[in-house]
This record gives sequence, C-alpha cells and structure tokens, in this order.
Amino acid sequence: MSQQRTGPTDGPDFPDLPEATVARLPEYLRALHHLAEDGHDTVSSEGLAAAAGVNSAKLRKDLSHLGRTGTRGVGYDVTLLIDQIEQVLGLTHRRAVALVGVGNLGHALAGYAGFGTRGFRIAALFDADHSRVGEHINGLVVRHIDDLPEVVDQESISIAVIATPAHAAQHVADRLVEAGVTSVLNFAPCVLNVPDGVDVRKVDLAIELQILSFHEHRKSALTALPAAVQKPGRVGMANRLGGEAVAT
Amino acid sequence: MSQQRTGPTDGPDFPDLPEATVARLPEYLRALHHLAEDGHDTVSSEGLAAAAGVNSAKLRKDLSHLGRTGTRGVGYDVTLLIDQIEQVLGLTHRRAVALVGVGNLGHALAGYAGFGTRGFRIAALFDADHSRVGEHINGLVVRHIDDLPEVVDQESISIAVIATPAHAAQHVADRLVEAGVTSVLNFAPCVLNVPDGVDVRKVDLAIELQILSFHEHRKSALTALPAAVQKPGRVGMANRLGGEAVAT
DNA sequence: GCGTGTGAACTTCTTCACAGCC
DNA sequence: GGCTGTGAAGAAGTTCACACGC
Repeated sequence: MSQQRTGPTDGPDFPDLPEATVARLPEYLRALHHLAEDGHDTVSSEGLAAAAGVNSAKLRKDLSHLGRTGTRGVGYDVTLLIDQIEQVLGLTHRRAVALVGVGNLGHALAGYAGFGTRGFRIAALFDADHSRVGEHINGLVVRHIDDLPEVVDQESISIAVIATPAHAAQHVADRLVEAGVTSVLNFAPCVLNVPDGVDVRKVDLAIELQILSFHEHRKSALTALPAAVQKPGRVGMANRLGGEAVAT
Repeated sequence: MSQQRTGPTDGPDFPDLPEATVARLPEYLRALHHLAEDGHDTVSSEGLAAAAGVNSAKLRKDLSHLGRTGTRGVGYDVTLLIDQIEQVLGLTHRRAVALVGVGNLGHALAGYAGFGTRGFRIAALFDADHSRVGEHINGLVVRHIDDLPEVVDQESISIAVIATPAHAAQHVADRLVEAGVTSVLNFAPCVLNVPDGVDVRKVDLAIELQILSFHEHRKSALTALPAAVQKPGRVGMANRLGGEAVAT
C-alpha cells in the first residue's frame, strides 16, 4: 500500500479521503441500501453510478480510495460495500445529536425520520425560550440551553444542529463548543466562528434558491436575447423544453 | 492568454461566472445587507471576506468577474455592490416559488420567513393527499397537485421546492417539469432525473450529518492513536483537521 | 469478454504576490 | 499609503482510456 497521500491518521481503516469523495460517499450509501432492498447482491460501477447520479469513472476513483472494494469483471458486492462505507464514515454506531432551537424549522427537524434511519439519534432538544422548555416533541422534552454541558456529557454528544434565528446562532455555537461539541450543522443564515478542530457545515435554504435564481435568470436571457427585444415582467420562456412552442 | 470566457449569453449583464463563484455570491449578498444595516457605506475586501467567511483573495477574484466593482485604495460601495449582485443573480424581482409536500418539513418551509426576505415569494402549496388539501398554512391554501399546471401558469412559477417523501419525489418532479418549472430544490433523499435545461439542487440533511460523522470519526482516531501527545487546550482536538497544516 | 482500478491529461478552483490606480 | 484587480503558480477534482485480473 505505498499510497501517496500519507496523512497523520493514514491507515487501512482511515484512508485520507479527498473532501469531494467524502461528500459523495453518503450518496453511494443511500443508493446501495436501496439496491440491497431490491435484492441486488452485486452492482457494477455503471449501475451504482446511475443510482447515485454521478458518472462511473468518478465512482470508481472514489471507491478506489477505500482500498480494493470490487471484483474485476463482476462489480461490487452490495453488502460488503455498505459495510466498508459505513466503516469509514464512522456510522458503525448511532451517533447522538443535539438539536438547538425548536421553532418553526427545529420542530420539523426534530420529527424528521431520516436522521433515525441513517445513523443518528436525536438525543436532546434545547431552546433558550423558557416558555418552550418542557414541551414534548416526538417523545423528547425540550430542555433549557443552560443544561447543555450536563446533557452533552451524559449523552456523549459530539454533533449538534443549530436551528435558531441568525442573531442567536453564534452564541449558541460558542456554548456548544464549550460543552464539548466538535461538529455543527448550521441552519441559521450566518457565518459561525469556531476554533480549529471544530467542523461546521451550513445549510442555507435561501442561498440554494438564489443559486437557482441565477440559472433561471441565465436561461431567460438565452431565450429572450436571440429574438431581439425582451418583454419585462412577462416571461415568455420556459414553458416546456422540447415541447411545442407557446405564442409570445 | 487573455482568458475570455465568452459564452452565448455573455455580456455586461451576463458575465459567464464560474459555478463556485455563483455559489458564493449569495453569501456575500447576505453579508452586505448586514453591513448596510449597520450603517457601513463602504467595505474592504478584507472586511467583506471576514463577514462572509472566505479569504479576501477569493472574494476579490469572485467580484472581479462582475466587472469593476470596487475602488482601489478605498474598497467596495456597499449599496452599489448589493445592486450588482442582485442584478446578476436575477433578484431584481421577487420570484414566485411553488412548494410541493406539506408534511413535517414542508410545513416548516412554508412558514420560513427567510424566503420572503431574500427575494422569493411562496406562491402556492401543493400536496397529493386530499385530506390536506384546503388546509391553510401561513395565509396560503394547500391545493391538490393536479392543479399544478394551472397555478404554475397563473403565477408564472419557474422554481419549485420538493418536500415530499422520497418515493413520490420523481413523480412530482416529472409533473413539475411538465407544468413548466425549470428549477427544482429537492429535499427528498433521492436522485431526480430531469431533462436538460432543468436545474436541480439537492439538500439532504442526513448526508450533511454523515459528512460530519466522518470527520468526528477521524478526530477520535487522532486523539486515540498518536504517540505525539501534545494537548493544546482542552481535548487536543485543536489542530489539523480542516486545516491543511499536514506535516510530512 | 467484462468491468475494475489507475496513471495521465485536463479542467476547475484557490492562493499568491504584486502591478496599477486612487 | 492602501486596497483593488489580475496574471501566474499551485492544488484539487474530474474525465479519459486502457492495462490487468477475474
């Protein structure tokens, strides 16, 4: 195994994966579980790539970082590959997750079944609002954020989800880090400052729409420009791609 | 080599932006609005970069794609830059968005204020479940998904959000595309197949957690394995994880 | 024959460092 | 002096194409 990328934690169980690969492994895992349910024992790179929405060369290169995973001329053993990916992602046990902020969005996240089925257990809910504390959501009691250190310790929580308003998020992040949390998924639309060694991932719903907006803007220019003048306000574009044209 | 990215829609109002830049512009926009509220008239690349959580060289390179936006020795005019970014992102008018699936998550999204304040208007809610149709959420009535074509046309909707269970998502996507929608934000944990010309972005909450899980896994190996027992601060977690200070 | 695994080519993205303008 | 704008270097990621093992 004279591999080039030799990081400090390199080894058979800890390949030093490129970030882009790490981001795709969960997608492969989901596709594999789906294939397993459908009774597939093996799958080709072509087949798995299609199920995961990537091209097969990329998939093979990604999997090659995990060591020998497939069989030439045959493909990948579905069950075995699931095990290997779960191994490197650290999903061999269910990780306890804390959720802070049980407003609109937090409420929905607390009830989201997908966490439970894919390796996580919402272990505690927190809010700063005393009127919310004590409320029962999905079998859990909302606790006050002052209880963070105690609960994080009790439940061995290392991952937290922030679903508070933006103005509260940094403060919450500080308290989480102080309590020992080392990974944060942030739904608040703001930048979080955390010390080295703490990972933050961000999900911003409005940003996703704004990116789509850019491409919409672009597409409408494509259809509007060649035909000379554009009509503001009314978009005559995009009724159907490949469908019959609509009178403008 | 004068690197002229000259695309079909290239021009002063439609610079051909790198995808990575497009993905960051919304973040700059949010930071700028924040700065404007705080009364700042101008901001340096250093200042804006800090507010947006990127480094200043990257920010300058990104903004340079928009044409001349700053003033040397001074910085960027906050209001002007907001206008320019909103221009290229196509946020000069509020875009109507359809939301399909008013279950757990859909409900929360329908009530999410962030859409309204950042360029979008939830114009319609849909569900396939007749028992949900007619329900009022946040001032909107839930309509049956069969009404899609009619409403999409009436409200000039080109962007839709899918918040249905995974098994229904592809079918919903097909109907959206048929109705004329050309951009989709998908919250269902599955891959969507859509024709060319339709953009899909995906948000998968469990995947985000699984990526964090990988890094947690990695970190725990770091503290467990190495003989180099130097603990800076608390847990010894305080270096080289996201950092590229990897030693040889 | 088939399909994985992989060097090599290529593209995209990031960072550096400094010229040019205010 | 200060800060933007940008070529050039470098790093990361993707795609190609084919050798190799089944």
